[in-house]
Amino acid sequence: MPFEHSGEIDAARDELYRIRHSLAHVLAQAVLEMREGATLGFGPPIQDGFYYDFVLPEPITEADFPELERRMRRILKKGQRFYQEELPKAEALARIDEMGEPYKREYAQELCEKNGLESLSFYRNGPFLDMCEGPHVDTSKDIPRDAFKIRSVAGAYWRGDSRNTMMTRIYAWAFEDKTALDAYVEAYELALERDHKKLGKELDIFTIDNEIGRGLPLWLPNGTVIRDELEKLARELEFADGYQRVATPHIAKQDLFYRTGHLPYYADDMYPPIEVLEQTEHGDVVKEAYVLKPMNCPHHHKIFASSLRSYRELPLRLAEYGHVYRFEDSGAVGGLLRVRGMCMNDAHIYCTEEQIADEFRNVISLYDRAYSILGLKEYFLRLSCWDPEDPQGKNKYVDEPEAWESSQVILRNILNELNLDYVEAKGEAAFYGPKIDVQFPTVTGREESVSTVQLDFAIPKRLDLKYIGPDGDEHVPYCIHRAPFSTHERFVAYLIEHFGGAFPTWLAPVQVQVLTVSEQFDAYAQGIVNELRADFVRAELGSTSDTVSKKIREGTTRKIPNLLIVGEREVEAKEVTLRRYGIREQTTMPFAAFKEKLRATINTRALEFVL
RNA sequence: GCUCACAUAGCUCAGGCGGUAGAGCACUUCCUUGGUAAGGAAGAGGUCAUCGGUUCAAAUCCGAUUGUGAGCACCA
Repeated sequence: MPFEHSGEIDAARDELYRIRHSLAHVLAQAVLEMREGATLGFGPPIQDGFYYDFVLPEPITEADFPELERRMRRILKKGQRFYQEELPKAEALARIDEMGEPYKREYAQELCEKNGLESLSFYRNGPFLDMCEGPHVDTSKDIPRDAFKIRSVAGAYWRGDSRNTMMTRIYAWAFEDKTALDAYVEAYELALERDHKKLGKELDIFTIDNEIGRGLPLWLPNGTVIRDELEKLARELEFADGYQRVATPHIAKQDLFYRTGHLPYYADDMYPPIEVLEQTEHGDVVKEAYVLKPMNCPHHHKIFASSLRSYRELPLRLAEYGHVYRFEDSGAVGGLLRVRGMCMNDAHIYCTEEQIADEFRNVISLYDRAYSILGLKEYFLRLSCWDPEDPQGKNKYVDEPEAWESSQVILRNILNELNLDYVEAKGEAAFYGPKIDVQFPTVTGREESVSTVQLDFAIPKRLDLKYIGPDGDEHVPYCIHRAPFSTHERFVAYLIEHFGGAFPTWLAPVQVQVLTVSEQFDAYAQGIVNELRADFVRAELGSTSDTVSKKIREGTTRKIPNLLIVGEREVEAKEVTLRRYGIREQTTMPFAAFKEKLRATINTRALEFVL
């Protein structure tokens, strides 16, 4: 039966699927052995294995994994056959009652009522019985005993709803054989080395200080270089596309956000208001509330509204790397990926309905240019639509069904016309309109929305934005919200993981480090550094008192893209020896030639040094 | 916010079944002037997250708090 559960794979029911699914039953059997009275939730196969949810009388922790695995292996060894049985509705429900499985019962009931099923399928292997659609292996002997590994235990809400019981979810990896498992685990552990939190610390990119506050990263000099370079790139691309830059304050009166519709629904996501007393000209004292802005849109809208606009000014594209603050749940905050204070590559494009398609195409083209400069390929697009059937829909989405449908059609048509691959996701829209999100995987395989393009058909009207059309009448503009470079926080997190901390020269905090063979060449090296810095290259002199090996080790550990080694030979011929990150062969060339190639590498934002 | 785990030097970690701590790296100083991933020596650095409880005695045991991690929920 279709387990409608996040994490489920919709793969062909192949052999590996059966193995994983069957292992879930074996795991459940072992858990029931160890924790009498445990009840069952869902236990589906997932991308790299399977999980099973339980309500346990006594918690299971990591310390129990070895015993759990031992018991699972023992079960596999027994060669239990998997028997399927299809029972008519009434009998099936009676059996589930007998099993004493309240969660299975709830789901069974729902399957019968909502999906109109007349019978339910059960699988039995050994003493373990589960309501389950299958398919499974024939016998537990078909499952390799050394190709699974219990990975972690975590809490998970029954049916993914936080109003329900928190169950215990046990995750495990499972593959067709030990080689595949080992390879996967090794790759996984290798990927963890790229974790932006780990590299962010090692490479001095950012730090988080408890006295500043959770989710409020401090950007160190190295990280600030990366931000500045990204911002510079964004500025150039946006300038070329006709954007104008604006700058707005970090706070605004609370009332503004009531008008846009963000409040009261999003109060939980905002820092509470700052209340101040202000004196009016009559001497009265009036209370005024200000909030930290959770997005830049209202401020930009007010810039749009600051003068009478003609259709001739449209599309009007206002851009700002703007700081916003969101009071994210404590459990969601982590590293740079989810923060409470962030700087967003924001822009709002005000346009007529006829201009929407062109503007979207331009924005997507800008994404394309930006990502190809950075060499990003791992992302996919998601068309995020509203969910008309959401029971909370009235609170979640602007109540204009026709506008929703027509604007979704516009976005879908653009994606199709540009021949872009995308997935469609219900219930992921912004409250004011549909969006196209750019989804990236993190090192651990979790998916995050990095960038977004959104069509807003609601807020301009609420804020009474208007322009005078060719007909001389007032019209409400459409607004496109877009953030190709996301927030600095999330984007840099992603870039750290993408590059494994080894940034291309143009983006690297230190672009060139000059190392001397001995201190007697320090003056020559310093001269090189000075000359490069005069050309705005981020060059520095390596430590002067260590051995050459040590200096190279240090430069390499810091993942500096270009190390220049100078000794007697180089000084005499006015040369430098270039050692690029990750490449053992070196190139000796005249310093003037190096400088020229370096400039070209930086100016073209090349991913590799242009030799 | 929820479940579970964790919190020892700037970093990475060891140790501690109750008697106030240790390594490597980094740092400082000295020696070494070395051609491709750690030259050598010395020194400094911690009331073992915070608060409370038990105890003759707590860094170790218990509780709370705070923070961190994984997952879930959330994610304009």
